[in-house]
Amino acid sequence: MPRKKEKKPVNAYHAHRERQRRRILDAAWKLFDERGIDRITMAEITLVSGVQPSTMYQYFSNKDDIVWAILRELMQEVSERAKRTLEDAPNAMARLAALLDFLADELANNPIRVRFMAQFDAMYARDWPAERLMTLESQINPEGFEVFTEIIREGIADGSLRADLVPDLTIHAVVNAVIGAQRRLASLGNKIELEYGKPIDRLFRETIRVLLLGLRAPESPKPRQSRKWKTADGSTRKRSA
Amino acid sequence: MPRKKEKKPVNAYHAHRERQRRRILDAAWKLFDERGIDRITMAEITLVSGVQPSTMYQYFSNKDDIVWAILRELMQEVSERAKRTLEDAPNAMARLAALLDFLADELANNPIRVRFMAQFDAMYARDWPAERLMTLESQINPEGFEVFTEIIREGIADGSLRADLVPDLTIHAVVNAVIGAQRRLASLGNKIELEYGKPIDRLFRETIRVLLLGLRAPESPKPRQSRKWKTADGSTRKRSA
Amino acid sequence: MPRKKEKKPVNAYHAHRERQRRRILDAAWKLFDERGIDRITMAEITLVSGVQPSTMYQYFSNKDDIVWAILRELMQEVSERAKRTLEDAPNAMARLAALLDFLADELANNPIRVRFMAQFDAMYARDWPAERLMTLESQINPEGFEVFTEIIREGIADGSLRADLVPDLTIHAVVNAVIGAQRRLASLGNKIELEYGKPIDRLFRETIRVLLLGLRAPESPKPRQSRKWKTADGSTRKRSA
Amino acid sequence: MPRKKEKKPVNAYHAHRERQRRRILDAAWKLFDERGIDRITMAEITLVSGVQPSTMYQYFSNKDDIVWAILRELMQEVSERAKRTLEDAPNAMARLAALLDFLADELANNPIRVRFMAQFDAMYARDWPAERLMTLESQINPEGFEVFTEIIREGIADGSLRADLVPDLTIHAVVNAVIGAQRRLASLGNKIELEYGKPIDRLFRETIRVLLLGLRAPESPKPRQSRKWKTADGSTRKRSA
DNA sequence: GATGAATGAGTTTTCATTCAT
DNA sequence: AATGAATGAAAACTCATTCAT
Repeated sequence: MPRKKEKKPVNAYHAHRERQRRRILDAAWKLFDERGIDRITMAEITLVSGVQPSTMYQYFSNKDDIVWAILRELMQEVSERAKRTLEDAPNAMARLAALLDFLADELANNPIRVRFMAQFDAMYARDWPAERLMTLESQINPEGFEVFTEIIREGIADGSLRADLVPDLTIHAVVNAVIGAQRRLASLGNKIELEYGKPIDRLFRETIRVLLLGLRAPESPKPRQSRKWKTADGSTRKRSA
Repeated sequence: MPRKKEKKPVNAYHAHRERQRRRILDAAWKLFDERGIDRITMAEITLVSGVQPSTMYQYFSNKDDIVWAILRELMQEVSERAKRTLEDAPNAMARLAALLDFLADELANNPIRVRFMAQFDAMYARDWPAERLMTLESQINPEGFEVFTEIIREGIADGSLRADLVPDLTIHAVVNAVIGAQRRLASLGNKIELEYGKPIDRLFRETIRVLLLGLRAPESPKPRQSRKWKTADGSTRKRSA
Repeated sequence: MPRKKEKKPVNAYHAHRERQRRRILDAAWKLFDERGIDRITMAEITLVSGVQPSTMYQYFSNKDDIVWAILRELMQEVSERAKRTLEDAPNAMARLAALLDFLADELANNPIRVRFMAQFDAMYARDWPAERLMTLESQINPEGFEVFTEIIREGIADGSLRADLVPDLTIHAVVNAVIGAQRRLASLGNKIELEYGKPIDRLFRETIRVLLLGLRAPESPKPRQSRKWKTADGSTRKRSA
Repeated sequence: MPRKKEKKPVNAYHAHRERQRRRILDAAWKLFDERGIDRITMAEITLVSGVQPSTMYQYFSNKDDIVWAILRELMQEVSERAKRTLEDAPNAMARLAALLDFLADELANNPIRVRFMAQFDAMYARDWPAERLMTLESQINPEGFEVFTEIIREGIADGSLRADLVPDLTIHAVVNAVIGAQRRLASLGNKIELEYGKPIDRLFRETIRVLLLGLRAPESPKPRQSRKWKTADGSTRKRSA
């Protein structure tokens, strides 16, 4: 951004900076997951990344900065994936199912990511103002939660979801529960399995199944579906109308 | 040596010790909630509790000790209350509802407690072996989760819950989700309200409502219960008519 | 000493005090050997002895006091034993051999005692004035080193020891070397065996043998002995006549 | 990253590091001798050396590190000097005498060094595994004790030493005694002189004289014996008659 | 005389951050 | 832009000893 040197050199610089940045973020990311964000010191990040402390301060002025940088990348990835997931679904119920399914897949395939979010939640609760996250969210996903609320609305309209749901209340209630469950399972992982005697993936998919059952409109005469995702339910076509 | 101290002195000593212990735990508890367990140093606890550092070390040998002592007290209280709640309920469905309702009440009336548990979860995930918690649990609640699993089983048997539930899977899935939701709401509190625009109590009760709907047996001709608790539900009576 | 109460009670007191004292000394003695005097805290001694800190301070006002009390007991025992050893020996050479032999037996049979003395030496080197030890020695063994010097003198006179020895120089030189060797072997113990590949008892007896060879008068025509002790040499009777 | 720094900077940095290290070691070394290793705290070393505590921890991570660093330097110096001493000696007896003499010179001229070794012995006895020292020794002096054992062997062969010596037993017995005597004299120093009334140097040289006399072959007619061990003795029968 | 609680004055160690080059 | 050294401020924990009962 700042016109430092001419074109070529600038790009070279840029590439170098980017590479350094990556080294730092990758090292931090790995360490954060292994030992917990709070337990990791700047010194360890420099050690693992191979960058000197003094150099690191030219990229990130403290650990928070690193955490937020990681968060931004994560949210971007997740947001894109989630959007892609929703694109394929034909109707509200399918979109809802796809969304929850996506979270289950994340838990199964990217537990590190979910664990990071769990850690972030804990820090966010205390260390940062809500605005900071909301700003970030609005950059990454300008439409906000409206998309999700819309799903409920649509589902009610097409009769696949219970009529007594309150769109923007229900969606947040459900999303919060699913996220809460997902992150709890990811961070407690093996401990949950030890205590409950069930693999976390099955627990989470059962959670999703029950929630979808709870959202679905009653008496819809036997919905049947062809879903390929491993979960529960999904979509009432044709609805009885 | 053993038969030295008579009744009085012992009790006096004991009472004193107990009072000191309380001062420390109360100070810690307050600080932990205000600023986060990780952020609190032993020095601060001594400062707030008014005991000298060296004295404190005669009661608790480190912060973990304090955390676990608080946890034990909390779990004891919660366990007792939860048991009392279940006693009054006439059938499985009522017991289930009562249980979830109890968690909603906790969130509404004792958010500090719930926030502490949320913090504990985060530490437990990294710093302590599963055995430690399981031992504590078995001391406080020797029956374990069996009580809960039994609820589902009973509900299936009396037709109030869906027949396709897997008792010990479903109960853990639901409990984990509710706990996850509850703790997330408690710790993010006002931030959730800012982002979602809904009070956390309503969000949580909606979560419970949806879950209960998801568990309840479908089109059961006339499930009727006379629940007086404040929650959710809103079940579509008269259906099928 | 201070006429506190009447006879009986005094004795009862005395017996009690003596028992408490013993408990403390025994605990300290054990701990000192296991983990090193410097590493042992007063708190540990109270813990192991079962006596409260505040009580202990009525017996010993600090760790040094305990160390010196142990030292006194040790020196008394050793001194008595050593004297007894010397009594049986018929002549200078036998007495010398018996003395050194006695030290070898101590190393073999009472390594703890020797290790304590090694530790004491290290502390004595820094923490206490020479007078303190000299006073103690003069109480326990009023004759001092004269006895030993006398042995050399006698041995020279009877022709069993080299004529060119300087009694009070040589005896101290030899005693210091033997003590130095003995304590080094006792405290380094297994490490010496690891490094040198020889059991410490054999090393020590070889040291004694060489020293005695070095002290003995040369060309002594036919020394022959009847020693029952396991060690070295001993004595030329009848000599030269 | 690797090919960054050219010659100059590296050396400059290095030189600085080395100077700091020296300051710390010198301060420690002085304090250790004056007041005893155990009595010296890291805080005092920083105070005397003039570096901040936090800086010091970038050089040595604890007191042990410092002790071992000093030990290494000491052993290197001593080892070199000792080797040089042996080079000049024409035969086994001369080498043996030179070796012991060297120890006497050390005691006379470098009592601090010897006192440090005495202190090290005491710590080594408790605080460190034998391997640690053996590793260091093998780095500094890869030939090990073989050189010394060889002296005895050679001396026996050329008739200057008693034939009944057991090379690797005797050498260790003698070395241990001499070292034990030397370190005891160095650490008790003035106290020994007070108690014994003789200067430590004379005492030590007398010890050496007696030991050498004990090792030397009795003059003339080839003593021969068959004893292997245990007691030794070795009294020359029938001789001289 | 014994007890148990209390404590002040250390000690080691850590870490985010700055500074001169 | 990068480096390596330096460091202030604090954190956790220890321990000999005293005091009120």
